[in-house]
Amino acid sequence: MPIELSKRQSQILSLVREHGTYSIATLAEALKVSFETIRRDIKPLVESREVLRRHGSVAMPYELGEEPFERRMREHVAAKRAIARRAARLIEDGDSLMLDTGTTTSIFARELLKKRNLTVVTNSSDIARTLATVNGNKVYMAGGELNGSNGAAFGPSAIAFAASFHVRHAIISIGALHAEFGPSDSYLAEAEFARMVLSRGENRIILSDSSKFGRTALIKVCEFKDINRLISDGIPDEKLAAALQAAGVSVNVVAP
Amino acid sequence: MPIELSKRQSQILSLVREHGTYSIATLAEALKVSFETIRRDIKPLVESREVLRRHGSVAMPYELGEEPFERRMREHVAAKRAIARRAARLIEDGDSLMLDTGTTTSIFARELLKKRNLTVVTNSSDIARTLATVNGNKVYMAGGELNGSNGAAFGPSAIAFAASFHVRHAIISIGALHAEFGPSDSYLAEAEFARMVLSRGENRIILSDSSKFGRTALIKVCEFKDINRLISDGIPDEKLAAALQAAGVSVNVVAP
DNA sequence: ATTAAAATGTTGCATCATGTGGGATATTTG
DNA sequence: CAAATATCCCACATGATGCAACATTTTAAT
Repeated sequence: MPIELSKRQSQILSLVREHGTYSIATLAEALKVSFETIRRDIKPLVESREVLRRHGSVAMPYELGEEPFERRMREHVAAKRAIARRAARLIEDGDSLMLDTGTTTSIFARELLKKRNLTVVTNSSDIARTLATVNGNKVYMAGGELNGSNGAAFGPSAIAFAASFHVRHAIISIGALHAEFGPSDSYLAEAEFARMVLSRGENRIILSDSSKFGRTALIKVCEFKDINRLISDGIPDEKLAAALQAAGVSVNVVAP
Repeated sequence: MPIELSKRQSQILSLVREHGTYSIATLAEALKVSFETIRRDIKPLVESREVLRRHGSVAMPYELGEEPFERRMREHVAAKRAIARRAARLIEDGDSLMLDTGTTTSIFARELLKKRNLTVVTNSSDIARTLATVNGNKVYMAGGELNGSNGAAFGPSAIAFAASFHVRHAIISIGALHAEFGPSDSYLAEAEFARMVLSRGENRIILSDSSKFGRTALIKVCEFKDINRLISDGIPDEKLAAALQAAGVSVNVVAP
């Protein structure tokens, strides 16, 4: 009675999980079979609602929503994915991580599907859902009232939850990055949680696509000296680079 | 329980273990016997679930990113979807619900994407992720250490979290349903949480596909009188029907 | 050495996976 | 809005695999 997945079906599933969406044509090419075979393979996956069917492609169930979070997941995808891939190189099987919510960290979580036995602390239901049931990972999620725009928990209880952990890698995304004002964000609750995340990790990493450079947002998250590393798709301008260097922050620039 | 293995069978097993998967043809060639002999050799291994059978090859169980939760999402899909659709008819825009974790409730949550402005309390990261960022819903998720096989939070803090809510619909799935023993489950933590869910709702609904009928599991979840409604894809047998009727439980049977 | 039993191989047919082509349907483009 | 194009779905063809019955070889016991 249990329905077994063929090897190819598992590959399809992990490709779609990782990328959020994938075209039938590309799948057929990648797996070296005909379109029809791919269509037949995805049929049970569609019926159990693990992937959604579109004309010419399949997507994760949330990938085609018009809600802000879903929409932002599709902006600057190439840059975010490149950043996420670079960040994943810092992570080894068995590592412990703390991740705050954000579209870049969500995409990063997809990259982490290639790792095993991770310990992950997060306030994001998307990241928790992505990593909790696979690869022998252990996931600790802060609960509470989830923010309607990103599906994450904030507030004192989430911060208290995070406070009881200590991890190897603390990784946050950020709304704005300015040479003088530092990393900042538009929402107090998010900034407060991000601050807590940074305080609980040995490696403290910011993932930021270059569209955030030179901008400021309402709430200051931390000083540059509070982080070890910045991973981005664009080269910081002179002033930002100087500020980062002065604070001892390693910078990794990736090609999108 | 250990099965007597021939020399060739252990060779097969170690080859498959090492590679994760191995084709019948290659095995036959490697061990210099006919396809038929290989098939006869693997038959007991398949029956004792040590390896999985596919068309043309054998593989290690679960060795392909196949996780229990994802796997169970595909068992009895048609029945679960039909049940979920029927249950969704009881829900109106703006309703409040509490849902425990389970493959049927996860599929039910996907049906709830058609509703708006729901208030949802759950311990499942999958359900939270599905509903949190859409349609003006408000989602409250119990946090903590997430169970690796279903991505949900259990234990005293999850129960305490649920205890502070009161909702219109309390909806659980169930591992077994028996005329005398009532609804039961195999895991204490899940049963305890389910019990709490039922105590916090006006309508108390069990979603159960008919494969659970007549079976018992280790832990009793509640009495029939503790629920209002059962939604299933199969007609309960005489004894079960009588027990349900005596307890005043409405029964909805849906066509798969 | 003889012989029964077990293991292996062979054969023929059933079943399954995949590909192909044509018509229906959806999407894009002018 | 209609033509052009892409995608989907169905039916059928084909080759690979599975299965069961029977034939042959190997093994073991006497």
